Amino acid sequence: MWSRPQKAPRQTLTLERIVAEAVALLDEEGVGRLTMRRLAERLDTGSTTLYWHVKTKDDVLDLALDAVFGEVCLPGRRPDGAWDEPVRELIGGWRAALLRHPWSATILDRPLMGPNALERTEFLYKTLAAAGFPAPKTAAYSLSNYVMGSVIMQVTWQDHGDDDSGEFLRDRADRYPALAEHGLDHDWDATFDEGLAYLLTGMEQARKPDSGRPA
Amino acid sequence: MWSRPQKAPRQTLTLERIVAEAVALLDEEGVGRLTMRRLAERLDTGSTTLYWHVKTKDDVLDLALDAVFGEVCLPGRRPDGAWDEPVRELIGGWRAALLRHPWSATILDRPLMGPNALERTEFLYKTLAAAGFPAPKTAAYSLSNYVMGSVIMQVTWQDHGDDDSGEFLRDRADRYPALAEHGLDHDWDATFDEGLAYLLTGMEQARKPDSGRPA
DNA sequence: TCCCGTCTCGATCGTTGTTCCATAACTAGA
DNA sequence: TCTAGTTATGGAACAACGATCGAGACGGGA
Repeated sequence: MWSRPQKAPRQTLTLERIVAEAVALLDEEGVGRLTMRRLAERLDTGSTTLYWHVKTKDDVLDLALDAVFGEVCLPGRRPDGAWDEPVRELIGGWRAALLRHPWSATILDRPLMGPNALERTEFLYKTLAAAGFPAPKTAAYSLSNYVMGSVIMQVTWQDHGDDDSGEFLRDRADRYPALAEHGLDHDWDATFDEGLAYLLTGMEQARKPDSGRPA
Repeated sequence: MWSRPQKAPRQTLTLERIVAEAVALLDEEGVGRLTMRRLAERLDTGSTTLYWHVKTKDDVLDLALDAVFGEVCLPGRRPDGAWDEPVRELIGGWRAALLRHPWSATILDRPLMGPNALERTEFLYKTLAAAGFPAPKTAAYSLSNYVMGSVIMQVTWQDHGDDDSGEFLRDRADRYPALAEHGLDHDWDATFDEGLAYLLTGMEQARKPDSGRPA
């Protein structure tokens, strides 16, 4: 009666606000702390209200992940037909976006069917097909696999690895000599670039139909 | 008094039995259904008993994952010093083991510090170093990245993808023509082999110090 | 026989995703 | 201005989860 809810109810919570706040929450506290209640609290609303805009919590994660893909800007088309430069650009931006939101690497085990992810994949297919690859899908998969794997690896080690696993390996240098010798510290960017160079070199060799046998 | 617990209490639940049952449970019902209570039930014990042998649930997952790596058999050393054959063998076995237990691909975002995983990584380092790679760590990372990425990708699409995402893409053929053209069905093994061939080709080229500049 | 380290488990706590249902706010038509 | 109906909100509650606590049961050595 007299003690009515004084909070203005109609600020029309939108999907965009939910996703943006979810990304912010994930950035700040990690994937383990993303809770419907916490997310609702940050949006200054009830937790059950979210379920009007979203079916499950997985929907929130799907949307947040696709928002990350949306940060990757598509390279412009080259007039000279060079394929490796735009591919490098896309792949690099892809990696950078995922690393900017480390939580995203840990939820990559779900179908990437959001509009942003599809648009980037479409661009990759198109570019590779135009470059004359006999099987652009295969080439695209190799590249995606490599990006996803390297990002997951890097995030994993950056998150949980550094503190004690170094001496853990040093203590077992007799059992794992090669591992202990090369250590754990790592120039992630350089390693990524070099591996990508391996891949692109091999791909280029398989591309040209005039270079003898294609693989 | 007279209605005493008739269950024989001392069967000495071991860590090995817990891990084996966890792997079986994960194989049969997936990672989402792995619960301390369910696991205990299958072991015919109380859920809290598990916490005597294991500190947290994450420990169970770590142990189960390392058990999967234990299924990968290490290739024997070649006398002829060929590096790509044993590497192919290890990488292929690695992939096969992960695919045999699809849940393992979804929990790869944790440090692989179990003895089985370390032993395989050690072998990879050693083989690549012996083959004359200037940076065996970089080469090993490229390979691991590729395996992990491709397994995650395959498991993802095999698990959730197939049913309705095909027509989903076909309905949006105007927006994603290249994607729709190449479809979703996929020869995973062939794609994996080809991408691995790309990588190995590029690596071989970077290996030989006598082939001009090394990258 | 007693005792102590090893091992088991019922009761319970706090938190999670999600559903139900009552209800308030907005919109449009009369 | 009244009213019907859609849109949106949130309190209460549920089942299930990971984990802790403490009380015990066992078994071997003294």
